[in-house]
Amino acid sequence: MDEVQDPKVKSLAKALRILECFSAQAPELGVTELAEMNGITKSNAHNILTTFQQKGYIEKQPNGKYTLGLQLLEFSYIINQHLGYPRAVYDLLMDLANKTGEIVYFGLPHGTDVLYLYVAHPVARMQELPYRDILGEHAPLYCTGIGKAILSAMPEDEWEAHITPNRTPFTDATVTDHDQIIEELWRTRRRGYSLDNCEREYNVRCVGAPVFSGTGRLVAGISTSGPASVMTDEKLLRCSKLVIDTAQHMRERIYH
Amino acid sequence: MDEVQDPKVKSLAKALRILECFSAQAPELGVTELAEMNGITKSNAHNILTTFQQKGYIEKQPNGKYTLGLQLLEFSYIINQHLGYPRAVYDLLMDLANKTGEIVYFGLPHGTDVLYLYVAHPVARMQELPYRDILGEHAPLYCTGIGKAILSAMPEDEWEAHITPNRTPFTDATVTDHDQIIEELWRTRRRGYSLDNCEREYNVRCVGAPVFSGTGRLVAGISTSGPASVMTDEKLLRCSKLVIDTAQHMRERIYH
DNA sequence: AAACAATGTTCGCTATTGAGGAACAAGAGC
DNA sequence: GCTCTTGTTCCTCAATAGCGAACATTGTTT
Repeated sequence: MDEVQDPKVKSLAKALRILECFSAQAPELGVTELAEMNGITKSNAHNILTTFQQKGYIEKQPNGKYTLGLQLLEFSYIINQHLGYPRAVYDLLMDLANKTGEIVYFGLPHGTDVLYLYVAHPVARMQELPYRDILGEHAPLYCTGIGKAILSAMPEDEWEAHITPNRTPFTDATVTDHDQIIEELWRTRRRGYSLDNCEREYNVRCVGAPVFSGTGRLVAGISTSGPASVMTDEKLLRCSKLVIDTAQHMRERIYH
Repeated sequence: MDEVQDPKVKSLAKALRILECFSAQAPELGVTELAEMNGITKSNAHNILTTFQQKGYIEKQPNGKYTLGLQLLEFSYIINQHLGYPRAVYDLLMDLANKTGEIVYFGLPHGTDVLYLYVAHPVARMQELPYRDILGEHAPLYCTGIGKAILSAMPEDEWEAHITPNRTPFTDATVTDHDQIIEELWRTRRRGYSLDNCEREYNVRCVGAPVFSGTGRLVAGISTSGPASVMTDEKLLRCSKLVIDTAQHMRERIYH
């Protein structure tokens, strides 16, 4: 099994554990709270927080609570720049959104999750559909359109390592049975595109395809998704062609 | 002067200094390189890197170099969610972009910089100038449309602390003289909107306005910018009204 | 193909320093 | 005004961060 080996620099690991306590659900935390969450003393927590604060990674709010600092955004900027995908793919995502008339996602594999990077909405709906910034949003690979597309393109001996071990269903259509997941991946590979039949979100169906670089390396996945009423089997098939086409185009733009 | 007081947790501060070595210009670094940059031993650097790697904040590339890890995107996601601005402002930014026909930015004050969060493009140009996520991009307050708008809305005794001390001009129109900057801020405050006459980028002029919350707290700035040939004095004046109007609308949506 | 150079990785020892505890300060609530 | 909770400071000692040197690995040169 996965041996949890202890970190080389324990104080750093501990400090990072403190940063990780902040979440979308709990974005503001106090010293005592953080100390208890991590089983350390208040003074220790306070020292760590102060250090983070000096560096801008943590900010103290007027109400005395601590929050993540804006300095952290610097990293996502650098990562985004380095990935270099925005320039390479955005117009293709836009085109795909407009051709299919549905929302289009672009995401990377990250452990057992797909990490969404970009989303494109069809121009026609720009007004009504609320814009969402999803940089950093993520979902399991095994039950999403993008995720299954990415998995299907991996060597099959890597599947195990990328399938979430403890699978709790999101909807009553979520397939959590290991063998059924594997079977679906084989089907997906043969098919050339993936399907998500309301497995992640109620009433949302989608089609996905893997994205390769010019050198043939698997780099990402894309998908088109929409409400089940609109995404009929017939439309899914039509979309699958467009999605695969787009993925193919991206291959010519992504080199390394 | 600003006493550089030493951090409470030195090992953490050192580790963060290593993270900060990664930049858009140098996104891939080796152990030796990092050790030299920080004046520490290779083994030390290696220990720190390994710890970050275990946590996903640093990744080792196939070529042996290290890069920032995707895990860091998690933070920008949480921050973005917590700020809660996307929902509050996106459609207003879109509207402004469409009414002015130019690119619209939304940014926050952060030390001596403006930290850009969102950008909106007029629909008419969607094809050529796609929506870009610029979360993390930044520029000095003193020479940008948003920046000068934000500064002008601060109490004047805070100006000094938010004006970049070492100002190197970006274009030959950049105003770096301290007194001239202050004077312009007074003018901006009287005027109610800010102007950037190709100070940050050649051939780019823009109009900006501060954004307040419902409680009257200064929270952000917005601006409209375009090529100098298009952004005539007359158009700038027309845009200024729309920009101020939008800022006013935002005030009704941002509570805290 | 062999020798070399440069870089990445491991390991044990010791001085540095991280973190516990207690005491103090500052608000919030009654 | 008093009490309870939470944030902050200080001192001390055991833990551990980080140095040095040796080892492994990669790529480069002749």
